Amino acid sequence: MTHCSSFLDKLRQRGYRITPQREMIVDAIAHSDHHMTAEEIFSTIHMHSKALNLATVYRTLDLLVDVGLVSRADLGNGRIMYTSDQHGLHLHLVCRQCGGVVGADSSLLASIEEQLHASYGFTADLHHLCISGLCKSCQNHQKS
Amino acid sequence: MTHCSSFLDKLRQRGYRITPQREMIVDAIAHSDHHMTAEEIFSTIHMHSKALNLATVYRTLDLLVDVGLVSRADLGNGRIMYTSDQHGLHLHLVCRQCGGVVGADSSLLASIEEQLHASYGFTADLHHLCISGLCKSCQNHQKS
DNA sequence: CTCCTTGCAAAGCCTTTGCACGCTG
DNA sequence: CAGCGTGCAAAGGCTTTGCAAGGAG
Repeated sequence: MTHCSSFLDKLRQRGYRITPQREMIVDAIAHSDHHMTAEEIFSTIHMHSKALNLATVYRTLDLLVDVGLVSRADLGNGRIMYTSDQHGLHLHLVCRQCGGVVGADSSLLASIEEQLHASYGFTADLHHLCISGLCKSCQNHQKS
Repeated sequence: MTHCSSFLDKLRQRGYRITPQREMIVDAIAHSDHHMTAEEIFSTIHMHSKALNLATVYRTLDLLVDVGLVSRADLGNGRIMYTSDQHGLHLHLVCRQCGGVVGADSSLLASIEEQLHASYGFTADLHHLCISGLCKSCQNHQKS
């Protein structure tokens, strides 16, 4: 059920070489259902294999983004996260206080996408839209 | 017509001191109708006054954001931009290719804001939502 | 066998911070 | 006159890059 193999195939098709490092990185991303930072991907893999360098993670991630297999989402605060692009639209609610990230129903986005295209000719990349704000629990804490 | 004076009043009210540097920075932001990076604010001011340091711009910007006069928008790519918060909701379309920023009608956002609050108890901070994608002209160029 | 990839370490970039001096209120 | 705010320079965090060695095709 993993998209790993299709990921690797796509890389091969484009003429990229399949190395153990790339396999591990693709594996880590494809099997994760949530966003991960480069650092997280690195340490996840590093737990069971030392044959990997952070710089390689960054390079591979750039490559995967270029090829269109992975999308990069900047949550602000310099936190850059990556996810497999196979999940369709995602809406992420990022709490400006606790930093937490909540996934939200992305159906809201469909209409926006259309309207932006119609009105501005702008093709929005809504695979991983991030909206900042205050999450439920942080609001409650503030009421004190 | 400038909000400069009201900005400065608000700072005074909160017990902050009004220095020439703060005046210049407030002035620069209040008179600009678009987003600016700290660097841009700095160099704009630096053209006619050398009495300003980048670190001070950052500190003042932080202060203005805290007080709620200015909002910070992270466009991704590490580009952090600031604007006077007196303009209501803003929607910014950031082109991932040319880096251009187009302002868009923010009426689209109202419904989203409500729905997020209703469904997730999440109070979205939509003063400066940034959506990344491909702008009209970059799409045309790609068709080649 | 070629040359794409990797690891390592250093460099870069933007932002933040420590400290002593200066200026606001 | 007290203490906040500034400039300067150094530190910080994350990401990128140069280079030689190594592995994929």
